[in-house]
Amino acid sequence: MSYPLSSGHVPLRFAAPSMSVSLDRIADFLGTVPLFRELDRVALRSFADITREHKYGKGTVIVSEGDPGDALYVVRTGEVKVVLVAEDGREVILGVLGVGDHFGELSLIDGRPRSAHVIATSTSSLLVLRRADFRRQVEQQPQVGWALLMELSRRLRQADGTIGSLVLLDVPGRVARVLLENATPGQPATLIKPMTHQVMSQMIGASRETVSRAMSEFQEKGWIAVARRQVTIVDRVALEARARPAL
Amino acid sequence: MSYPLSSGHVPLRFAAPSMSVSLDRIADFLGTVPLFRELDRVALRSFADITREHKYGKGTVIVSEGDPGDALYVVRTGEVKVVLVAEDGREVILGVLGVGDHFGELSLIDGRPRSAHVIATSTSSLLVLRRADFRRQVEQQPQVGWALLMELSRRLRQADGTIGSLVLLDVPGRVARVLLENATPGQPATLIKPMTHQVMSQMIGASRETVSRAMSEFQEKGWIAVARRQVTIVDRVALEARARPAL
DNA sequence: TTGTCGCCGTGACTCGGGTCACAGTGACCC
DNA sequence: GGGTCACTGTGACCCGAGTCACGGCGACAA
Repeated sequence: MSYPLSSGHVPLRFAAPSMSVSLDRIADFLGTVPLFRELDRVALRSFADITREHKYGKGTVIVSEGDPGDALYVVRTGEVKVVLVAEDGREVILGVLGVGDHFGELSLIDGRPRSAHVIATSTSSLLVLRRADFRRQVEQQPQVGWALLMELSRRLRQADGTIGSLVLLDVPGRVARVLLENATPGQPATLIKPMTHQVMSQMIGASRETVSRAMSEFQEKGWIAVARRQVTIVDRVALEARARPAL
Repeated sequence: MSYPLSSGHVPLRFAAPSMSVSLDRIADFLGTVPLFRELDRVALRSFADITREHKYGKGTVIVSEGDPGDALYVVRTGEVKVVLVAEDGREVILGVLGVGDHFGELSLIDGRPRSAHVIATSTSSLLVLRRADFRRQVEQQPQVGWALLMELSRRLRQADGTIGSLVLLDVPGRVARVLLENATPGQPATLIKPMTHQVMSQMIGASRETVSRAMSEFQEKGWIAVARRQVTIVDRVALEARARPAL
């Protein structure tokens, strides 16, 4: 995840050096975000110009379902979760977003209220782009519109897959599915992003206990291994079969 | 849902009259589709130019999950369903599309395989726009890109809502939800698009029998009325309460 | 009329998985 | 060290809802 520090020449600069240096670093960062990947340095700078940075402590509610929404957020550091919250406190996790991910584009596009809560799961720093500024920039940079379409497509595919798994799979099947989705293949083993059973259960609409039992079962069968809370996939094929409807 | 028949002047026309007349009618039709609503007649004609019309008999598979996809489809007449199909034959209905709805944009945007099956539920006529042609046109007409973003946003909101209801609501709650979603307010009563219990059950991930029982319960409580297979909402407030998590 | 067909309603049985209640296990901090 | 806290593992119990099995009913064709 390395990228060239803006060595060489820098675009015209008028303001105080310290400010511009930080804007350069923001522009560098934006260049690593898929949404802005296609842009050249000048365009990245103009997007950096319209950002404000905000910090949120762990557990802070960043946006609430039903709020009028007029900003796009990019995670610069930390982690946030997108959740639906029922009145009795139960939570459904629609997604966990890390560095380089973004949220808030729906309200930005259609102007309707926020469709979910977003809550910081660790101390996080977010770049905020307000609607009017963002739209003006996007009109100059149609590639960003295209990148947005790609991103929404990806999410829609994922959401449809989740719906399918909720209806067609039993809980162990859904557990297998999240494991596979959060696996990063590598040597010597393919690891899984660490997360608590509680979080997994809220991602797949199950109880913590049932997830726990499924994980035990997978260990006994030798499909996964757990060492010091780090899960690794041992038998990917078996997991994939378990995650397929109607074995 | 009426719109002016192209009275008055018509844009330049070279081809055989019969062909152009039909293209004019297609352009008229496209003008009623939200995706193309912002376009002027000339632009509508240029989109009409790149369409091919296809007919599909009831039950025909129009696209299959996993296929490489490179076309956008607009429903001109009839009705189709978007479904996930498990190996054992169980089906999840992700959506039912009628006249003016469209599908296939995901593969068009990201070039990945189709994410679901689309099957004609009645004899249907579809307009097909192939990827290369469509992209070329969209580059001329950025409003269409924006309309696509609006449409994907709408669907994503809906998909997230479905996920929430699958996890947070019991079956009667989900039944109440589909009823409300398919209600068209009007005088003297707010009607619900007719659909079989079978179809409803596949939309909400439940069995036909459980849906049947929920409908009976709602009738007994006086929340809905059924006459000759036409369902009408009597007590909308009660239904809305039932469709909210954690009553 | 009588068959056939697709859809609806209901009872009986079963079971996946939610809930409750605890016990165990690290990790971290006084 | 010991206390606190967040997480995990497991047994017991129970309920929502899936499945199976019918019977009824309206529509439509022969």
